[in-house]
Amino acid sequence: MELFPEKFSQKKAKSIQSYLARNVVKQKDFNELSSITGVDVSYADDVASVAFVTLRLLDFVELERLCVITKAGVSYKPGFLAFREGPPIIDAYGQLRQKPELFLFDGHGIAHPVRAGLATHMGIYFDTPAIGCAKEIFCGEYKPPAYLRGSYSGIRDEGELIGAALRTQNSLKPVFVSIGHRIDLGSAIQYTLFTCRQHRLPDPVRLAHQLSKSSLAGYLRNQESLSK
DNA sequence: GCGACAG
DNA sequence: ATCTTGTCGC
Repeated sequence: MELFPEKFSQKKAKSIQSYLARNVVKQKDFNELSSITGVDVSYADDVASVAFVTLRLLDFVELERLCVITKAGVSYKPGFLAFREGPPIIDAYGQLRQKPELFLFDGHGIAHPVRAGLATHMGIYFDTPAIGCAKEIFCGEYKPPAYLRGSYSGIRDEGELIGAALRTQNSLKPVFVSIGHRIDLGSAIQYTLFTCRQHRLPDPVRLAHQLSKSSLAGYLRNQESLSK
């Protein structure tokens, strides 16, 4: 099955997502890992800046950081984020020296209307364990978790448990964690909380975000200086 | 038709 | 996501 068609159409996208939802693995199928990789993408119109930051477990030593400037060929549509971010991420993935053991994506996994968000899409594409960690809820309802770091409450949609609102720092707005692929919700919550050392967002994702933004800014500065 | 809508 | 300064609260 072609997970990223050349030409985007809502019809094809929906059929791909139903396939993903039918094939996502909701159980952890690995033991100890030596690293975790955060992914983030920044944009300036059709220019996409994709960053990966891999941290060693359990000591957080940075093993690799990579940022690739490429082109985004698909515009964003709610519910179809992966069709915009996926192709640039795949381009950049090819330049990684070390292939990720566990991905942490800035977006939802199965906490998605048809249970096939970015983390699930990419996790299945790369056949690699993945966690979805979003800053905003996209669908479903949840009770605000207690204000203590580590508290969480389930996100339910149509009677189904699809993720958790996790308080990663005392009193701060929770993040929304869900299974991406090949992991269970409890483990996804544990990895997310473990990597949120001093901030609301997990270090791998936060660092990837900084890297993608700064690299894009540098790229744009260089572009305008060339046209002068 | 209306409003909502990950990043 | 992105356009954007100072400011309030933990």
